[in-house]
Amino acid sequence: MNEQDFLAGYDPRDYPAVAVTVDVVALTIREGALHLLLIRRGAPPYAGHWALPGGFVRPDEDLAAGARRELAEETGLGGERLRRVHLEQLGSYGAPDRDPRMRVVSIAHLAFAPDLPDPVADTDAADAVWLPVTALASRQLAFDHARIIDDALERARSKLEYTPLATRFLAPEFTVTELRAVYETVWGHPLHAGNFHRKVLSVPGFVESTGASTERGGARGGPRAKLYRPGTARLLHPALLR
Amino acid sequence: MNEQDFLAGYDPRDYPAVAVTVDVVALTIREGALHLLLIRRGAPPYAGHWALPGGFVRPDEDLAAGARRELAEETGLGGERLRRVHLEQLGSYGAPDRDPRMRVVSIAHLAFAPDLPDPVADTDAADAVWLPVTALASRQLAFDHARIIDDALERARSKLEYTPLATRFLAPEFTVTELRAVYETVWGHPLHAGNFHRKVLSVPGFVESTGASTERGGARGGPRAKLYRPGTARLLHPALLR
DNA sequence: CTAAGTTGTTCTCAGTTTGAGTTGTTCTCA
DNA sequence: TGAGAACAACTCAAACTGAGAACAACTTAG
Repeated sequence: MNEQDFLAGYDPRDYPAVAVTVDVVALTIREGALHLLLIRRGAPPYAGHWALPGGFVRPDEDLAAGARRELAEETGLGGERLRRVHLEQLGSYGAPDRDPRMRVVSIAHLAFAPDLPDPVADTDAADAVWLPVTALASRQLAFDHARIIDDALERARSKLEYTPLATRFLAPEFTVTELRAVYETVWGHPLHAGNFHRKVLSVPGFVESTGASTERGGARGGPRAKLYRPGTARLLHPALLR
Repeated sequence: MNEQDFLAGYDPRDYPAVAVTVDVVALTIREGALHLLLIRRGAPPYAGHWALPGGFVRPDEDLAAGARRELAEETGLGGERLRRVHLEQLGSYGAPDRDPRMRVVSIAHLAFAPDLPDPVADTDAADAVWLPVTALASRQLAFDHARIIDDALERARSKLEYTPLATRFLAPEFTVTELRAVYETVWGHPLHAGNFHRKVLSVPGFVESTGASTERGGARGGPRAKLYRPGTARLLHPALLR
């Protein structure tokens, strides 16, 4: 049999039906706390439970494109602001019984976004909110989404160590103190301000100076801070220490 | 449209079929060189090309279980020796056109194994070999497997930095020199023997002494080396530097 | 059996990085 | 105007790293 014949005589439906979805753990920082985007399910199973935004991969859509589309649908984001959101694949979750209806393999993604507007509840979702991760314990999560979120948070914490992705939680220009606040929020403990400052400026390509400073000092005083933008490095050498 | 409503009262066969496969990048060290397991495809598409071992996920099989099954089928491995192989998920590859037959999403896995016997060519595979990674450039690889292998090798290199997984390439008891050889092989450059020794013994939980030594000195002389087994740490703090 | 060469392990030492704290200055708020 | 806060720079000891040397325990060649 040659390649042509093989393709012609091939029936995809002979293979076991598996649904493929993409889910997104979207993280942002609001009011000094780490938040993630959750949807409240309107229909069974798990009606009334909270779940990650996600849905079926469309037939001609790349996995990452599907995840970005889901994120756009729930946040109402588009254009340049959507493009600035960092999106990476987290991992696949495919336990045979993770969805009671059928075999569903979900490709989970992780997104880092600057502070975004409140989400848009679309027709399908009863509700959509940015929820502080500290409030997760009290929520009933659908499917294996609690596990996915755990993995996502650990991935986020570790990515801050060796990549410059912390800048993705901030506006295009930011101060070293704002950057430190991201680390403190995600890692959950304070860092030594002076040492952090020294380290950030010494790691090649982490940040570059804009030459400008903030318009005003901090809310409770202090001098104007210098402004930086993300540098060109994609990995931090040497890495920051948690 | 989101997952919830779509799945409620839904017949899987109505939806465009997506096939889910697992592929395995299995690495081992033979004769001082990093090798990976490849299959020569017997049937179209890509008949005659080399490919990663892999196949469809079975209906009631977890993703990791599927990957381990594929590995077992191609290596003929089983029982305790199979269980000792480190297997982790690498990532999912789902570009719409990556397989000419239909939409296929492949969950790629990465395996670290000690030196294993030659693979078993089963009915599906025309051939199965451990190929030195340095010989990859001259092979025609099927699908997007070249890309998957690139990602796997970079993941392997980076995992050696911050996890004790290098020990998974070795027998249950090993010398520091054997461990250093793993690093040198995977990273592709020599390391300072004295500094490596100091570092390995100082990182908590990396290795623990068995109290025993090798029966003989090295092939070309030298004292007997002390034997170690893997420690209990799952992450190396502080990490090794490449 | 001996000599020459190899290897595992420990040690030394200078240079770098880290953790912790201090200092000086600029700014906001009361 | 004074008190308090925060940015940024500096200091210093401790820890870690890279490079090399030392030395004993072993091998094989002759």
